[in-house]
Amino acid sequence: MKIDGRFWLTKENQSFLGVGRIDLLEWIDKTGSINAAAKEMKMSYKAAWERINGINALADQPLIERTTGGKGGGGTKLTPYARELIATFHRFNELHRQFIDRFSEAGNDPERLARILSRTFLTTSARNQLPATLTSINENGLHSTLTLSLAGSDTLLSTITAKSVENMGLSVGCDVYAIIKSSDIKISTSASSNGDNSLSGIIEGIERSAENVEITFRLDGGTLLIALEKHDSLQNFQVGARAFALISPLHIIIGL
Amino acid sequence: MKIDGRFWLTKENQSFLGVGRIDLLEWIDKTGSINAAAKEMKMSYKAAWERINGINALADQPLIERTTGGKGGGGTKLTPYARELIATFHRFNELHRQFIDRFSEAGNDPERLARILSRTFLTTSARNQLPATLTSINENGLHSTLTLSLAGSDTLLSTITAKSVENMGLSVGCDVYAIIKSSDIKISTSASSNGDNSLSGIIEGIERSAENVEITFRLDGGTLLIALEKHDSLQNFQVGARAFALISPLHIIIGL
DNA sequence: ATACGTTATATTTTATAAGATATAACGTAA
DNA sequence: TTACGTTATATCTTATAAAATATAACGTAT
Repeated sequence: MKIDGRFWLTKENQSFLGVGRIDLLEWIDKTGSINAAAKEMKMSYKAAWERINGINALADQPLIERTTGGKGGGGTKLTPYARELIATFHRFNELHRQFIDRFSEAGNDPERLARILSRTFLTTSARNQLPATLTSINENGLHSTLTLSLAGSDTLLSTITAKSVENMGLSVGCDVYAIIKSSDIKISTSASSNGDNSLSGIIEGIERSAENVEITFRLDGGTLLIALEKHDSLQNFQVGARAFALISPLHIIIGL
Repeated sequence: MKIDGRFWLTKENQSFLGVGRIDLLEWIDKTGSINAAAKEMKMSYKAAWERINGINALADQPLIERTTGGKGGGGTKLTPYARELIATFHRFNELHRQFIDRFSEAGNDPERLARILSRTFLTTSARNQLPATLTSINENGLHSTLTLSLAGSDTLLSTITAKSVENMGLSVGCDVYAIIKSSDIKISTSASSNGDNSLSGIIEGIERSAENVEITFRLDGGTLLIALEKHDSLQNFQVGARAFALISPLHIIIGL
């Protein structure tokens, strides 16, 4: 006994984009014509045309551009908006599939079911959640040190327990998030000498309160960091100045 | 534009239990007959019978008991297995609905969508992810200090940025997770004096490697912590000894 | 001007699903 | 024995969806 599921987009209570129509749009993109796409999907031209027309009637922005006549008789092209829609649909689909799969695994166990939902949408208080790619793993006793590649050429070291690496099934090439509390990032004019990550960039903004200072910091690679420091630790920074963001590898959590 | 979705149980690649059939089973349970249930659902007896028969043919255990003749002509009853199946279906359905709804929140806003996607199925490398209830919020400039109530009577202070409190929509009474890296937990024989959280408990396990020690620590309230320390910082602990877990409020991330 | 291969549309045919109707078997109670 | 209201099943009708077919409009290349 397995679980299967589907989802679709609706507009004014009418379904207008499901997996079938997305398939059709993709074939149109590949072949350049409704006719050819219909043949690929082994449906009649009329059926394909009716689906496409239905989508177009409901969409608030045009999804396709149709031309008749001309060399080759004309054709149909997707708009950028349609391609965007297809991409997000696929991402939804992937997540939905994972969600359904987890149901199947959990079976009837109420505790596992509760855990599924609680971990399905985890929002953290960490202000920095940076997309990164895992480029190397060095195991060292109970610890493992990961090398992360951020946007641009910025790299980051993170030290987490070897068991976490195992639990999460991390391997080189994984897309992960580097999760860092803003209070664990120090801004300094000089690079680190004790093995902490030192990322060079430019101070983009400073916000002061009675005791603390919040600094918006743009890495050379383009990634944006938010650091929160105690007032007295501030070395008279100003907006636009070059500096380093210092982060201990021990304070970088990996999200998958 | 909204998102809608459904799921169903399959067996041998045939759908055999969806929301419609579950409805039908429930009506049979209420009325005691297929005939009456069909009338309630405004379908023909034949249609109802075919659905019921299809379910019964695929199920590995009988879902219904049918009797013909007798006072009132007979009737149909659900087996306990069927009632169990209905209950789990409803639990799944509730979770599935929540999943779909979360995405619907994003609507057409690509940025919100990206945020939701990035926090869907986020698993972290943090070994400690403790369920807690938020009992107070004290704002202090750019920072806010949260009081968290763990299982038993253990409490925990966490300092995060006020903007995070706002972003996450945190309020007193929220169920949250306290996310703590194992390397941010120190085990000590004496309580803290500098404002760190001091949680008393018992050492349940010690695992040593060349440089580090992993300590499994059970709080008096029952919560289990995992701490990873450098070898030399160990104060000759042994399993079963009472001790304190020291955690800086700055190193506790809140998960929602 | 003609050919081409599309889009666009209408009409007819076919296939499938749904509904309506009829009826047998059943076993208890009156 | 008869009446009852159900399950169980077959047959026919209707409604709906899908497929097949036919044809017009279109605009460029030859």
